[in-house]
Amino acid sequence: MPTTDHHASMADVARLAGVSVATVSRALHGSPLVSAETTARVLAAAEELSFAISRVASGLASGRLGRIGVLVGGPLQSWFNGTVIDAVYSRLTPADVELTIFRIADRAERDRFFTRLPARRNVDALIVASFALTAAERTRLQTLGVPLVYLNQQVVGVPSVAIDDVAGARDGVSALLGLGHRRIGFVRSVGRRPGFRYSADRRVEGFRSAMTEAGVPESDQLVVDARDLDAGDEVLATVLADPDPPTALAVDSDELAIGILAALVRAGLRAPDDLSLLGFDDHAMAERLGLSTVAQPAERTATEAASLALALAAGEVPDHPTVLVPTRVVLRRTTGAPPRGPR
Amino acid sequence: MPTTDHHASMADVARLAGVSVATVSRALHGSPLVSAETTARVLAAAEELSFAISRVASGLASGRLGRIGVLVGGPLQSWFNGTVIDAVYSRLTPADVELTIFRIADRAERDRFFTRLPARRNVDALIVASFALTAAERTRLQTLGVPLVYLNQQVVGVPSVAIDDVAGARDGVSALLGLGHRRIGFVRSVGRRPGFRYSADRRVEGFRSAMTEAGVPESDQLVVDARDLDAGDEVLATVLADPDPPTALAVDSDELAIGILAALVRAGLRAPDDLSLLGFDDHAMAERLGLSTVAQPAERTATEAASLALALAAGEVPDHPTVLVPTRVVLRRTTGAPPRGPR
DNA sequence: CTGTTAGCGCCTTCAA
DNA sequence: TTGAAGGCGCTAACAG
Repeated sequence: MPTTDHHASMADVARLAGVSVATVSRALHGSPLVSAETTARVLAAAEELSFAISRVASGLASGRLGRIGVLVGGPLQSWFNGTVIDAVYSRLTPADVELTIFRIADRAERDRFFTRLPARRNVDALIVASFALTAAERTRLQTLGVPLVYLNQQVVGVPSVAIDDVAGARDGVSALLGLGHRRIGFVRSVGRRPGFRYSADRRVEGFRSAMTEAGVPESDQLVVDARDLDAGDEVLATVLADPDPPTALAVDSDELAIGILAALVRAGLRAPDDLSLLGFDDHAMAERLGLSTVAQPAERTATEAASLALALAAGEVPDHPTVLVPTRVVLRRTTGAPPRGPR
Repeated sequence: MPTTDHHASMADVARLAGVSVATVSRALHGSPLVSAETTARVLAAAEELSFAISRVASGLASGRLGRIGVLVGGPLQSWFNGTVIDAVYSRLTPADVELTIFRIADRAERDRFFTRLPARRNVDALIVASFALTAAERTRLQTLGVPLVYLNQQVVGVPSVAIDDVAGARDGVSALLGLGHRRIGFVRSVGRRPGFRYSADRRVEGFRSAMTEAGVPESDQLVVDARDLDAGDEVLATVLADPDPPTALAVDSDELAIGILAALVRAGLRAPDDLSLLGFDDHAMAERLGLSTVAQPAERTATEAASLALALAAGEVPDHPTVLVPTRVVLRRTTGAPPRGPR
């Protein structure tokens, strides 16, 4: 008869197997100290009782929670966050480590996280994914008491894995230049919320770098701000109203680029015939829609981050605490040579 | 000086506040048994030490884990799963309950979940989201020992919140009929993996119901199977090759519908001029692309499920254990009257 | 190789 | 209104 509730506990397993709970614990964790036959007996008993270990009890006793946190900015269903969470999950599960999400989608959640510190004493490591932190916040994270891994942002002295946003944007814009475009616009999604712009600024930097290198004076480097991810129509209108409209647009996210693509179709125009369009990310929809883009291997980045977190949680000292993952320009059907207008 | 590690524990707070740990515990939980001034003193001390409660310790002692699980089928970044997880998170966080994800994306994960039962003794309640379960699996879940809430699937005797897939599809197809279409095809995304088709079958049922009601004989009810979400081109090809091609397509998911839309554009055709297109879900991209669809309020469904789970976790008996959420047909720019061809 | 013995940090009676 | 004490289920020395 089980002890407290109707779940079998280790004591029950121990009784059934005719050993002590310590032995059960060892056997369940595959300790080599336990003889093969005892282990088998314990496993059979556990199976018999549908025993599942109590993670809280084991966490309390061992000091290892068996849980890693991911701190994300914005909604969980965004392409980036979803991809990251999925990839981290994939990496943690085989290691029998659970995933806890901490979301910071608005000011309130931000305050809550940094004042209450729900990650404290609650995860073995924390992956901080891709959103701007103030210096004060970074300091506070440091004092959290858990190992940190930064994802898509580099911080000196802290393990991190990131893509090179500058290089990614530069390569993308270079590809457009290579197609013959000279007048290229860069569209930046600027949320009004401070601290939520991930790498947007660095991508603009990459754009400017490529353009300058190509001999386009800074004053001719057109940067358009998009209010949010649904501002496709506005962006297109702005761009078309330009006295010298661009023949290509590099956009800092696929989600926004797709909105612009839709606006284009709606306006009776076509990509790349009327305007070349290049996104950034390689969202699942990008391939489906034939959108050219600068692909960032988010799953790979996230997987690396998870591996790092796992190592840190285990008390190991990683030999490559900071990883840089390359992006890749993928030209599909929305980019081509510039139209040969009168210009 | 803190006891074991460098995190403050309740004992430290108690010492600083000059009270017992029992009082600290009560004060932190807002017990009315503690005097206002004592509470204030404790809170101040906790703040001073950046104290955060150890959830494992409190979970072990109280028997309440403060954690609710969500079991999802397929990748976390899919529209549905992402939306559900986000909404559940939103509902749980204010209640200070954490979220643990259990993903079943393939056969291996399925086996793992049902044999190891990682949710056992590890969450206070489990939300089972939208994927087909075998009878054996359902039984096994029942014996899990935690309250269950089914999301988008109805099970007698188990609390659930779901949309009416049959009615949703029927309404959508009726809307197409209302536009004048008679020859309508239904596209069903059939993964080859058994048990992973959520509501696909029920949506076909809704389609048939609407068509039959409109007097279209069953033999004229065209149902096309899509290999996966990226099979837009194939589906379009199949449909166009039909001796009597449909003038409208009802698709059982927006993600697939978008792929078909892209295939259409690629083929030099247009919606709705050449073919009307109706999705299902109301994916974020649907609005962006102007896709007509049967909107299912996934956040609302998920929020309701989370509320139910919270109540069950607290030991309450919900008075409305089963909730049915209505869908809504949203006609945007991909649907219109059928082309008046010679036929 | 296995058992015994202390806790891990908190919650919860029971007393006061 | 507060404190003392026991125990939640497991792990980790320490014996044997």
